[in-house]
Amino acid sequence: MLVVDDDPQLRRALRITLRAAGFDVVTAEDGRTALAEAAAAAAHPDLVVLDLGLPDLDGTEVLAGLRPWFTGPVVVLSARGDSSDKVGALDAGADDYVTKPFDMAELLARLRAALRRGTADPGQAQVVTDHFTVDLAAKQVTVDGVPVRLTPTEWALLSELVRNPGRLVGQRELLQSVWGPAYERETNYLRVYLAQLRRKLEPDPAHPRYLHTEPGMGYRFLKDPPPPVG
Amino acid sequence: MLVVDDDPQLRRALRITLRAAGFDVVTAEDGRTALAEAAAAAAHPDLVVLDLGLPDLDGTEVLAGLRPWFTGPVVVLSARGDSSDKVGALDAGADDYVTKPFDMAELLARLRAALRRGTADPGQAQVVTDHFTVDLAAKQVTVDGVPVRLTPTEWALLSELVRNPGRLVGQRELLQSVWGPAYERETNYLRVYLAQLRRKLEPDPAHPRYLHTEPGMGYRFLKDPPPPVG
DNA sequence: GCCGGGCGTCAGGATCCCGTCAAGACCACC
DNA sequence: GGTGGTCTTGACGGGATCCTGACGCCCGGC
Repeated sequence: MLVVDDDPQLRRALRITLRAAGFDVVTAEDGRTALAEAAAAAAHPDLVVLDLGLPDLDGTEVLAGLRPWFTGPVVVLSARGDSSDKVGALDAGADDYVTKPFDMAELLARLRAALRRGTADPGQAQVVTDHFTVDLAAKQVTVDGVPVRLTPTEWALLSELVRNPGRLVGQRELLQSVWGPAYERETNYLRVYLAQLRRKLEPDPAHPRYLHTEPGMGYRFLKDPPPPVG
Repeated sequence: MLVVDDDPQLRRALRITLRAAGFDVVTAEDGRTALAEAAAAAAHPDLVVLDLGLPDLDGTEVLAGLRPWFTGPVVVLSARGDSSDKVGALDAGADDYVTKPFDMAELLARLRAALRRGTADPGQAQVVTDHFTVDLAAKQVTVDGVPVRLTPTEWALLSELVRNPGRLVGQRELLQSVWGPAYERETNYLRVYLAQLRRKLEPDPAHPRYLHTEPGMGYRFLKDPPPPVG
């Protein structure tokens, strides 16, 4: 179980209470580390408790970053009790919405209920473009409906990019998460594997539409690229 | 969708709003008719909205009467906001708990969230392919109608794969659920038993159609594989 | 015009991984 | 004590995958 909240005191209280209730708890204090923690293969939480008021990212952004691939329940905490906030979070993929201050016994009951119901339907965990589809839960890529085989390295690289649609992912960031911290300088690995991914996914690998290079910086995945220039 | 409430005015308001939102609505005004309506084969609601304050039965009794067989989500309405009431209802099998008075937009969002998670489809206990059938409840496998004997280990492995059709199941995941966490590195177990399963199930074990290997990652069961080449 | 950095491409060889087979260990039952 | 079935373990060959270095291209700076 991953608990995301910026208030150290509440984080501590939640950690203690949830551990006492028999849950395995990992915490994060901002949106970036939350997404990193959730994606860490070792942790792979079964449930996420997410505070909406985070210092770096809006809570709904974290939710959006989580939902493409995370199929477990997400319970949102928030100090804001407006109906529109609740509707927004629930429709963005949250499974429950609890306003602060909350009763701990109630939160525990809601977590039990969320876990009991099990995982979200797997169909949602897809990133779809006009030309190919990446199913992050099933680890499957289809181009024009035809399944395409990716090697482990290709998959690790692609999923890292696809989980951040539109965002520039630095080369160091990519190298670190795919090959490990010791390979931060091997930028040629990226060149080789990006080329392979483009060969397998892009309609015209020589003129990539979805997997863009930002020279000197990194790479960027675009879900809805502008149409090719003629 | 079945709406249970004794207040005619609220019942009417809910019926109108929910119908406008595209739901199929049936109503009941007390616990007995609610249980009867829910059980009526024709209706068989996908979701139940249940008021706890009913004239004849306690709401929790209705919940208890529903839960043994009803697998869809139950959203509880109640005028009582005590934490203990909420905990009791949630632990009795409710999926969400909304206190009156409530905001209609919020209720709708919560209903959508409850429905989105899918009706926890208890997984059709039968997985059928063109060539063999796996009965998860009866622990029985038939190939072309002929029963096939599987060893306990083979069965554990197969059921783990078959429960996730189309999804890539990691080797660590498989090893952990079949042999236990201490065996996460014994990938040769998988090789041996996958070979045995293929010998017993695949029409051509040398060219598997249903039990696919994803090198370096895991295995994938395909329910509807493309026809064999040549 | 020259130069260097960054990128895409290609191909070859080392390495890892998988399928296969078979022999031994273990267990339950007879 | 014997027997059959099941599970482990090791070894081997073939193939896929990964790493690596070399080359040419583009572009901006000098």
